[in-house]
Amino acid sequence: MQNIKVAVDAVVFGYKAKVLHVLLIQQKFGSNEPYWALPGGLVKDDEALSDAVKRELREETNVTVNYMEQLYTFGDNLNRDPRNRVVSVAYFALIDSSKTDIKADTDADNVKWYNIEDVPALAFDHNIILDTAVKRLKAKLIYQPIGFDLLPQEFLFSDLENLYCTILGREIDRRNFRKKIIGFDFIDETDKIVAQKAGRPAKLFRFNKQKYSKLEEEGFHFEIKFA
Amino acid sequence: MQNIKVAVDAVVFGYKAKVLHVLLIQQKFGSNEPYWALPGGLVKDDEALSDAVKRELREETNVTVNYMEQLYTFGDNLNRDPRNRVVSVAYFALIDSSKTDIKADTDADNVKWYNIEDVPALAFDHNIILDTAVKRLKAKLIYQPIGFDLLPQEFLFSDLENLYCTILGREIDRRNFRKKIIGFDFIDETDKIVAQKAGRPAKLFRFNKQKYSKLEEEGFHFEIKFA
DNA sequence: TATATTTGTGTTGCAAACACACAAAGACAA
DNA sequence: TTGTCTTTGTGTGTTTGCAACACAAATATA
Repeated sequence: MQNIKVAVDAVVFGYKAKVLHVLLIQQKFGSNEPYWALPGGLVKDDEALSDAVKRELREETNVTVNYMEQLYTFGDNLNRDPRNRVVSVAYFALIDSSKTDIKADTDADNVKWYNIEDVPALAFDHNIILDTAVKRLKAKLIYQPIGFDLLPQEFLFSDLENLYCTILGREIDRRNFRKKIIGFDFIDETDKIVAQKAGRPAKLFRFNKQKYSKLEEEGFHFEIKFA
Repeated sequence: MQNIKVAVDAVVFGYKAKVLHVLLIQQKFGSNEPYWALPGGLVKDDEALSDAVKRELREETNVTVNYMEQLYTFGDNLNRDPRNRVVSVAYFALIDSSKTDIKADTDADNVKWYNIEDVPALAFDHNIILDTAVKRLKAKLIYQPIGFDLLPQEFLFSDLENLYCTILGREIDRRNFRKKIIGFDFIDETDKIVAQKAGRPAKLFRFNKQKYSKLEEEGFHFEIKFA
């Protein structure tokens, strides 16, 4: 008779003001110390894995994600949860954090966006899960158009560019970047113009998912690579 | 009290004579019909997931793999196993099938290499798992040097080329392919020469993992792309 | 000795990436 | 009003890397 529990955990990324954030919740570990942890929990007997993640996210943080995929299943470390043998199926999600406005620190449910650079020691093996997710994010960003799922529907080119720079952690030539993205032909130019703090006002753009899907069917492969 | 079982399954690929094979075993499903299935089984309480796969492979097929990684966890379909709620963590493995000589059809344990084109209806959702693995193989082949794990340590360039052609299902210019691979500088040329059925005898080559690891550390990214 | 077959090595043209420069459009201060 | 600062938007040459080629070398076989 097998006695292993199945859990799900979610790594939810948000991007705002040139900073990559991750969504964490606080839980009581044992008795005294309140560890921060990834949202997640045990799967119900009659519940699909992906439904379990969505439920936990709804219950614990009340966010709805733009993009979600399975990340990895953590079950090699037998003591990742000291109370029980727990195998955790981790998910990877992206959110437009301009839409969902979680008040940092003050939320009643103890939910918080952490700057990815300032994440503390987390419960269980959640730091490892988070690292895996960050690697996946960096990798996917260059061969799939998931960056748009971190931005508002309508965004400035400079935002997109900064997103790539901060997440990948390197400089990008603004002009070549713009040319390349425009050249893909799945970006729609709106006629809305936004004034900047300083400098020339900028047009708003949006990602056209229909156009992208069509190109993908025709064998097109997205890719951003810059030295 | 949760009542979900955790299993592992393995998709093991082999390559021989310009054909991609997958390793299947036969099991008794219910009472009468003997379905073919992927090797796998329930995880033990005190056993890491990756150890469970290796154990099952040893017990059921007696092969040792060259490469293994976690593929995906199948747990959205609640009835993938009609007897129980079972979540299966699938693994993806490659083998040099010239080394391990499993006699097709005649093996006592009912193990068989199936041509990937002739796979029958499998038990549970194993056809879906297999499809996922094939997609992963095709994708990985172009951005990681895993093709070598399907070949003998010493191989002919034509073998490598044919492997890429059959798995990716398209033509490759022999000369450009060779130049590109040689240019990577992680292939060692042996001084062994093998006579062909017809034509000029060919040199044996080998993949130098040390050289590759070093290049990778220096930021090199493997990639094979041909129109 | 000629032919078929497979291995091994160049060459050349083109398209995409890279490294740049500069004009356009506003805010702000003198 | 004018000049400066800042950010957006567009263009241009150079270099690199890929794709499409041709041909010589080394064997088996007829």
